[in-house]
Amino acid sequence: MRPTIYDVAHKAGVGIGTVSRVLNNSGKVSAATRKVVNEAIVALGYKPNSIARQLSLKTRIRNIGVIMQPFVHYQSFIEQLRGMQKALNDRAPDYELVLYTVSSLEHYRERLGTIVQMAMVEGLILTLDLSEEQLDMLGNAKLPIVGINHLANPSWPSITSNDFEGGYLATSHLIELGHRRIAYVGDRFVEDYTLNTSRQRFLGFRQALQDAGLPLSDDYLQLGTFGFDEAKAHATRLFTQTTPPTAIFAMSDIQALGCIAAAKESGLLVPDDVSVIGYDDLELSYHTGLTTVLQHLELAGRKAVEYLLAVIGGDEQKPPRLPPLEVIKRQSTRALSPRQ
Amino acid sequence: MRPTIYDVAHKAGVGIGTVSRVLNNSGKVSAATRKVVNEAIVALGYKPNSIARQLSLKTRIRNIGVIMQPFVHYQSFIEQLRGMQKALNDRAPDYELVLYTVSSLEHYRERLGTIVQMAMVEGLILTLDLSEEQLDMLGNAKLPIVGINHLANPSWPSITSNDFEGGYLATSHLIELGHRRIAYVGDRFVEDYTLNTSRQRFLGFRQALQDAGLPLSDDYLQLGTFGFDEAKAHATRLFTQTTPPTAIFAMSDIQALGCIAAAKESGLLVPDDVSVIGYDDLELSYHTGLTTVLQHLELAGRKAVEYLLAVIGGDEQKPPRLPPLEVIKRQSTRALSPRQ
DNA sequence: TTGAAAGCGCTACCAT
DNA sequence: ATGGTAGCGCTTTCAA
Repeated sequence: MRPTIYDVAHKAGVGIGTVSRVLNNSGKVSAATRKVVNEAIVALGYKPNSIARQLSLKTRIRNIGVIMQPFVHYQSFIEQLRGMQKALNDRAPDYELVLYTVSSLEHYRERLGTIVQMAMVEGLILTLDLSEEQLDMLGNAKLPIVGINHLANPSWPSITSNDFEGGYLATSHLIELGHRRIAYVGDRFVEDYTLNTSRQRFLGFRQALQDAGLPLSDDYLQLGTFGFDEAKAHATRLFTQTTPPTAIFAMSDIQALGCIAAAKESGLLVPDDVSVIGYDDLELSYHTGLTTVLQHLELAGRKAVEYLLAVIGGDEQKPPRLPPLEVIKRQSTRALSPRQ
Repeated sequence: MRPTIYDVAHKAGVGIGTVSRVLNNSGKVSAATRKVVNEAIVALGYKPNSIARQLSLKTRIRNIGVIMQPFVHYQSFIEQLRGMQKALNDRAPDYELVLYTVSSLEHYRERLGTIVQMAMVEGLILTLDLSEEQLDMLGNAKLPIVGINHLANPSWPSITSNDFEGGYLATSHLIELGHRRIAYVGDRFVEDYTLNTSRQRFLGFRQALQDAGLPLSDDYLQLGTFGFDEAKAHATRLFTQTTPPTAIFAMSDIQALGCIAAAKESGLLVPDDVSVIGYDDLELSYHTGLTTVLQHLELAGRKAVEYLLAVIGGDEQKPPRLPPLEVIKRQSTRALSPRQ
């Protein structure tokens, strides 16, 4: 059992009021008693219980929670997080941002349960999918939530981005440049707590090809796990085919950079020999001149917070919409040349 | 005043125990009373007070706080944060990571005060400098802390990196490649809560030049505010000099990328016409083939958490040391060629 | 099934 | 200057 203020008071032979006073440097305490109390504190290894203190002081800490995958590989989450922070700083600096990261679906379930039950936060931002059951639980708890980039359940307020449209846009850009042999590099489609974005972007890709009357070759479809290195390997595989693609749509900027690195290693010039378009418009894409689809990641984070604050404040409203997606044309794509 | 459980009980004409039971779905409650209570809850807009609940349940939330600059521009903090998260997930998944960002020195002081007074966290990781006064306060509160990358006060446990040495190493790398006209692009030296890293790296740079008997031209010293664009402008200025440098040491990877972008725009090839070395070894530096100084950012975050957990656990120990800095040679530097 | 009451650890006020 | 005590809002016995 952790020592309480009573233990300290008893050991020091004083009242708890006095202990409280030395702890908070409030009121008058004689040097002698202060010394005795401090010694008792040290001897017992006493640490004040912040919960009790807060209850007594009636100072609620105002937390907003964010549950996300460990952002080991997901630079895009960082951009969202940045937006959340900025919004919180601007709009409600008395709120704190608590970061919960989950490593598995099971972990997610369990975590969400405790967070809600303990009422650890006043609102929650989720970047992962939820089951019906979980949504019910949140509904019961009346905990304001907002999802980011989810299409899953329409009854769940969410800042969404249309990945299908994004995929369509990116692909159309390549088609407009005259490309006919276009490959797709992305995440394997999985049915778990991860994002469903890859499939949607791929579907947009497929639709664009179809609308342009272009074939979709299986050889041009490279699906794997997320990451620079994996994408690089995929692209290398593409480039060694007898009829390599002249353009690649990578489902994320990181993967696009992997493709570009692969091109370089294969002796191919970007965009002269091969065009590459990414998706996200990370800060680093600006730095590297990558053509990509701007999906307003930071803004999504910002709007998520703003919406959540509104709901917490009792203002029931519809979640805000994001501006339309757009292709940011930089130096990694260009018109198909005769030599291609 | 927020409604309490008493208000709900009164309005519903029941006891507070019953209200608690319907809130937690515990014990037996008849459907009828449950309904009445729920209606009262809705009518009053009642939300349970999590603090009181936690006190009653004796469930301490275990928080570790991180105070950092808003990481708008500082990709390097992300890498540290990533390390912290991983370590926490591995070592103490019951702890949560709370992110405090501060926008000014004053904001920092104030924030630190509340965090400590409210005992909102069990330990604190700081990436900013502290005054003597603040250190005293923390000492009084017996709040375990650990700094990252600080040289300021030796009595304060800290995971440090030797920026002077790093600057020396980076510069030596360029000198070894045969470069003689070497420029420095970095942050202006400021006396505030920001990191003192730029000055240290610069001093290492200067020492390396001196040891090699090389002159340090004022024209080759470009100091500004942090950022890609600013660095790009600086580098452009360097390239338009009558005797431009053949190599640049940028104090961060982001700034190095800015220099490379400037070179490209000036029609210069990297590394053929100009070598650029950065500092940090961000993930994106791997992606872009940037030669840089590896300073183990993620590991620093990891070690900070591990150390903090040890101290919280009552294990008084010295803060761990980081492995030595090293130059990661990639594709942005090469030996001085005759045409240069 | 329900109400009353004790207690969680602390702060702050009121006596002394 | 100090001790005693009344809350803070909730959960959880214990009776009824």
